[in-house]
Amino acid sequence: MTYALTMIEAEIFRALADPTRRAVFERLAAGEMSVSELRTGMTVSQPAVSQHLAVLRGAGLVVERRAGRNAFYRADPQGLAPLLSWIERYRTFWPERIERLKAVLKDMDQ
Amino acid sequence: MTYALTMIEAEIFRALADPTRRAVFERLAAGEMSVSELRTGMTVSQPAVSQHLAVLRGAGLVVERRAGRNAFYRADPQGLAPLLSWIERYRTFWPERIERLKAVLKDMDQ
DNA sequence: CAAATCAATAAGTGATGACTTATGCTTTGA
DNA sequence: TCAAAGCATAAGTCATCACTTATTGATTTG
Repeated sequence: MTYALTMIEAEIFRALADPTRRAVFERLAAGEMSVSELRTGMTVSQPAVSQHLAVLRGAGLVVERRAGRNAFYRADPQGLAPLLSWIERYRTFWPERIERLKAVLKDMDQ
Repeated sequence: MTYALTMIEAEIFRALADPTRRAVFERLAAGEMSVSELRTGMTVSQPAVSQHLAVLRGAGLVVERRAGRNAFYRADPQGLAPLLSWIERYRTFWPERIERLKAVLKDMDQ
């Protein structure tokens, strides 16, 4: 269970480690796009794009929608949740003044 | 300037992509440790540890303190700030959690 | 039906990265 | 002062990864 979470984390970190893949994710965050649309404006080949999409999909960062011979992809920002959780683990080590601010903000939200 | 930030982002993502390096960071988040202390409980060689530390240091994720022949390292959680900023770009898809963190980040930037 | 389009997969290649052992440099302590 | 400890760097090796071209499968269109 903890292991499974760690594995997802690992896939996310690995997926986002590549600059080209981050660029793909960022473009797909702006809106759904077909693979060929995504390819325009990129210097890499179509198979390279497909390969990047497969990695992002495996990490849960993008979702696919098929329509005829087209494949539309969009970013799934909720896929970033495990990454956020990972970062939040270290909030406890952040300076105390930030912790205090956090509490204040949390209070304000309610 | 935006470019510089992007480069730091890239280094952080790359640094955290490796599971061993994440483990090192996590251990150093628990408290300062010398390189040899860090090495105990790890399967890799001492040079490997030093190399990982150099990468983490380059990404701004750990800081070094030298004392005699010892080198003590500790995690710098503020080094994660650019990573949070990156995630924060997708906040429109994350109604509430990120909004709080955004304020925290703003404070950390000072 | 045939040709073209869209996308994934196959297979191979070069670059990058994580490791190793060997070595050097600095500091400590007997 | 000399040996050992602590750590970094050098250099080389092997695995992984991002890319390429070639091909295939599936769908649309002429």
